[in-house]
This record gives sequence, C-alpha cells and structure tokens, in this order.
Amino acid sequence: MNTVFKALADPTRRKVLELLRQHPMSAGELSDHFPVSRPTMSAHFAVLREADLIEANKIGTSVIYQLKLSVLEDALLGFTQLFGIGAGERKETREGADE
Amino acid sequence: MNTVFKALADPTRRKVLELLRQHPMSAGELSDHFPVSRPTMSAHFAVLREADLIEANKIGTSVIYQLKLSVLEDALLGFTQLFGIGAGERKETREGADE
DNA sequence: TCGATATTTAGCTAAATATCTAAATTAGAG
DNA sequence: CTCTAATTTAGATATTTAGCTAAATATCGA
Repeated sequence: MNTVFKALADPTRRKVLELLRQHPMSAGELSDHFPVSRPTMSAHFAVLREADLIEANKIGTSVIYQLKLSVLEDALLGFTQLFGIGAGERKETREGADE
Repeated sequence: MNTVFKALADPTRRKVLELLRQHPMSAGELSDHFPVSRPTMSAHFAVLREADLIEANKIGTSVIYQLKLSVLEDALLGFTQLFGIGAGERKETREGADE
C-alpha cells in the first residue's frame, strides 16, 4: 500500500494510469503522451509495476501495459474508508480496516 | 492536488492524518506517536499544511493541528471517480474532472 | 525578568528520485 | 543471418526528501 501511494505521488504516473483506464496500451504509445525520454518512461512503468498497479504483456516486440484497477481500488477505497469519506459501501464493506 | 498526493506518499504523514481524524492534537502529542525527532515531525506538518490537509491553531505555547477532511475528501474522491471506482455519487458528481 | 516548555528554523548529511544519453536486449522482416 | 524497431538496462548527474543536532522563537508561570 505504501508502494501504491509512492507510485501515485508522481503526476506522470497518475496520468499513465488515467490513459490506461481507457484501454491497454504499449510502452511506446504511452510514452508518446509525455515530454520525457523512453527510458524515463520505462522507469515510471517499473514503479507502477512494482506497486502492482499495472501488468505487462509482451506481444512481439511491444510491451502492452494494462491497468490493474482492483489494486488501485483496494488501496484508494481502503484509505478513504479509513476516514469515513464517501466510497463506503462496496464488496464486504470492511469496517474495522484500521492500520 | 499534486501536493496532496505528494503529502500522502509518506507513511508518517498518512498516520498523522489518521490520528487527526479522531480529534485535533498538538504537535507534541502527535510527535509522541512517532520514533522521529520533533524537528522532523515539524517538517512533516509543514508538508501537510502546504497541501492544505491540516490547519494549525496556536494556543498558548502549543500548536493544535486539525484535519481538513474536506480537502482530503475532494482529492481522493476526485481521483477515485476518475477511475469509476466506488464512491461515485456525491455532491455534484463532476464528470469531466480531468487533469 | 528568568526559567521552563513547545515548536520551528538553520544547517547539514545520506538516501531516494527523476532525468538524460548510450548501450544492450529481444523479436520480427527480409 | 542481418537489419530495424521497441523497450529496457547501465551509468551519470541534479534535485528532492527525510532525517539529525543545535539554535532561535514564543509563551507561560513564578
């Protein structure tokens, strides 16, 4: 969960997730949306993979990244519920999800 | 919003917010919950203040910190809604809340 | 005013992070 | 087998961050 928040701390990575929300995309296609080099983007992907927020699938010479929405969901909802913020009822509605 | 996510990236700061969820607390009282020095905690408070996540009120020689839940709420819900995660219906349910 | 207490500021170090270019890797096309 | 394209790894640098100690600031009580 700490890795998830660390990953979300960077605007580039948050936007990568937003792009991936639409549909899976190759590393190159994702990179085209940002003004930084490919290696830099690759490093961002690594952080997102480390946080288990995205999944990589190699197809030919391309790597297709896909959002793992459930992981993002768990982290974010878990945290919001901690504060009694919105979200609330979903799945098993874990009440005592403290620390 | 970027400052909010940056602030949330650190576990100490997240826990400060959780402690503050219960009730306002002085800098010293908050510090007692962590194994780091007062100045270090003070720096964390500064980051949280910068993100507008907490509010400081001086009472005598103490500084009482208070959680600004609405700011946390806006950031978190705004982001979760971006992904169609849980939360959903709240306030005006801003659809095009991008970037 | 003096001394004690609470908090922040200054100044520093070590580690982490974001970025780059160049090189390595991998897979497909001819 | 060789060339090309896509991506990642290596290695370097600059910036940011989290932490510390010591000192400054502010307020209260005697």
